[in-house]
Order: sequence, then structure tokens, then C-alpha cells
Amino acid sequence: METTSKTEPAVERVHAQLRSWLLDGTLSPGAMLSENDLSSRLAVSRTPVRGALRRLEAEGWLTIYPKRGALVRRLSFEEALAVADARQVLESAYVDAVSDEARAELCTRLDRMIDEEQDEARDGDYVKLVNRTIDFHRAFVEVGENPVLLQFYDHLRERQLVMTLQTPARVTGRWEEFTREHRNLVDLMRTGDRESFVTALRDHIVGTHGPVLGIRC
Amino acid sequence: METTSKTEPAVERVHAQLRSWLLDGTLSPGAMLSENDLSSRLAVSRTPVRGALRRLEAEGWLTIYPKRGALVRRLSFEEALAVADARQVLESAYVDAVSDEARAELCTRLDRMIDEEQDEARDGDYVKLVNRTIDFHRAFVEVGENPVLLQFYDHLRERQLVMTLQTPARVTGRWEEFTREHRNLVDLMRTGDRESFVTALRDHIVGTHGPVLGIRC
DNA sequence: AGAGTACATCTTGGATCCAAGAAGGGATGG
DNA sequence: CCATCCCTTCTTGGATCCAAGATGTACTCT
Repeated sequence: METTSKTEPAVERVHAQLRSWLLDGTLSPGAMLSENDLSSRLAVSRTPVRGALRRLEAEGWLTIYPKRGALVRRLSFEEALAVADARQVLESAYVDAVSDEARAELCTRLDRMIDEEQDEARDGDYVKLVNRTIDFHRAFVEVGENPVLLQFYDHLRERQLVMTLQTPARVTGRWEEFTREHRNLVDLMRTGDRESFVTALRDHIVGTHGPVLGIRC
Repeated sequence: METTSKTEPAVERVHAQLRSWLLDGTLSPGAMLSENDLSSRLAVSRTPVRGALRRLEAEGWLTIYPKRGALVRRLSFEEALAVADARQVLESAYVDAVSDEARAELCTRLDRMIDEEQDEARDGDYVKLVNRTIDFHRAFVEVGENPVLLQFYDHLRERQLVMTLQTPARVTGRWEEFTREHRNLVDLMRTGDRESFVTALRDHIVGTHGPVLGIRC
């Protein structure tokens, strides 16, 4: 039987720490990681660090060059486009492939989320606002109730997050526009008009991440 | 130990070997892996084995229970359904989201593949036939020219492959039907009728994978 | 002086050592 | 006779040791 272990292995802690450093920009793409440095900084030996690096490599965060070191992967322009396109595919996957009740339920939920978006935009709480928009887009995938796709989607968003961290904050005063586009997406979702939804979503994603992709890479 | 190729680290070889063992059924779901056993069998120390296990864990093949060992993951019924659904989402992603020329080109290519399917079905070359059908379905994703999605798709197929290896039942006499359904899919793709394509694809995948809830087609 | 080479140093990869914990078995008590 | 507890043994996780390769520098030869 599987019982929960009392003590968490060091490799888990190291992996979690490195992962959070990757997500908050402490370790940015192009950085070269030293096992010695990490092990001394985390007060463990090189063994758990190596295990964590292997995992992060398999997760697509790093590329390990034999005898040379671990490099934090930087997405190419083509890969960044592919990530955005993949997001678009997943978010529009269930527009016309889910029951009417589920779709109606989703739309009321989305409406609530947009209302909260507007409140937070008024309050100027940008951090919450960003999280809210992430949840908004994620909801289009959640409705499919497919944990495999959802996990992959989260992976895509993490990659995008790292890319945006690289660019100097440029999202400032377009919240009104975003909210309007979000409302439009919900309307199209409600009517089940897949064709229009796809094009609107593409414009929205390209309009949001396009500058990031174009300016910086 | 000293004559190992200097360009390829041992951990790479171990990882590749374990991966192939997972794909050919030598290591089947539910198996418990022993580091000592693997290291002696592969004539390396436990160190590269551990690294390979970490990578395989991150790739979703194993779950490592601390202080207990590595278990080859067995997909639950719900996960198997999710994988099949995810495949369906990806294969139908570009039915109406790609240029007419690309779609026409794809369809002629698919027609050729079905012709070769029939040839091989006549010859009774089932191994080639299975690979051909895999290529057939993959082509629907390839047309999107999205390496990120394609890699994910391959991952899904690998998981399905392992599941089919688990089931002793082999589908042998339904090739005519499969070919007919494939022709139908190409027709729907050619007209760009997404609605019908999705339902036909769902029936096809469920019809083939449902009975054993492993894979086939 | 410039280029090529040899060396010194640093880092990673593999092997080994040691400790902690989990599984199994046997003894003991109810 | 069965359940519980302890002890032995085995496996994994972490730390350390050693070797091989890569980098950078300084020296030498033309």
C-alpha cells in the first residue's frame, strides 16, 4: 500500500526551488547553472541537485550539455509562435464539442470572472488581474474536463510566463480592451460560433503576445 | 566501464534503453524497478540509472515513491479516456484552420497513404500496416506545422502504445473497415466539414480503442 | 608579435560509501 | 491459533571520491 512519506526528499525540495526560480525570473533563459553553486546555495550535496536538473531537463526547462553544464532554455521565435498557436488550439477545442448545459454554465462563470476583472482593473491590482485573465483563458480548457490536456496547457502557460518575464513590462493601459475582447469571446462561446470564436481568439492572443514575440526573443 | 563512447554519457544510454524497454513491453505497467538490478543488467553503476529514472519520472513513465522504488505507471481508465480525447482534439484541430492549398495537399497525401494501407493489408504485413495507420493519423496533426503540439501528440501515442501492449487481444480482421473509415475521414477533411469530421473521428477512435480500451487503428 | 601548444584548474559524470527507512520474517504474548 | 512487535535485511537517498573532459592561460617556437 502507498503511505505518505513523512520526510520530503531533498531532490524534491531542490526541484521545487529551482522551478520557482525559473518561474519568477531569478533564473532566466540563457543562464548557465553550476552544480557546485546550486548545491552550496541550497545547502545540499550535488547529488539531489543533479537529480533535480535531470527532471528539469525532461520537463523542457534546461538543456544539459555533457561535461559542460545546464543551460536555461530560451525559446526560439518559432517555438514561441508554436506555443501561442497550441494555446489557441486548446482553448478553442471545446467551443462546439461540449454539452449545451456545460457551455451555459461555463459562460455564466466566465461572465463572473470578467466582472471581477473589471473590479480589479479599477482597483489597479495588476497582479490579481493577470492571474484572473490566466484563469479566464484556462476556463475554456477546463470545460473539457480532460486532465491530460489541462496539464499540457498549464505547461504552455508556464513557458509563456517565462517569456513575458524577459520583456520589460509593457502591458499597461490596455485592460479595457482586453476586457472587451473577453466579453466578445464569451458571447461567441455562448452561441457556439466556432468559426468566429477561433478568429477572435487568435486576434486576442496575437494582440496580447504579439508585441512580446516581435520585440523580444 | 572504460570503453564507453566518449561522446554519449551513460545516463543517455540508460535512458534510451529503459525507454525502449517501456515501449516494447519488456517493462510493463505495474512493474517495480530495482536500481541494483538495472545497474548490473546495464553494466553501469547506480548513478546513471538514477539519473535516467528521474528523467523518466518527469516524462510521465514512472512514479518514484521515496525510499521505496520506481513503479511503471499504469494509466487509469479515466486517463486512458483523456488520452484518447486529447488525440481526437489534436487530430481535428486543423480541419478548418489551415489554408485550402495545405488541406488539398494533405488530402492527396492521405489518399496515397490509404492506398499503401490497402496494399499492405493485402500482403498481410501487419507491422507495416500499424505503422502506416499511425502515420495516417499523425498527418492530421502534422499539417498544423506546430512542433510543440506534434511532440505532445507523439507522447500521447506512446502512452497508447504501451496500453495496447498490455491487452492480449489483437484486432486482425477489421482492416477493411478501418480503411473505409479512413477514406471517409479524408473526404470530410477535403470538404472542411469540421462537425462531421469530429464525430466520424470520435466514432473511429472509440470504435477501435473502446473495446479493449487500449489502442488500435 | 602572433599562433599554436602544453599545462593548470575547474566542472561535470560515474563509482563508491554511509545512513535512514521500508519490507519481511520470526519470535513472543494474548 | 492469531495478532503484534522487534529485529534483520535489503533498497533507496545523500555525500564523497575519483576520473575524464573542457576551458583558459601562459609559454614557446617560428
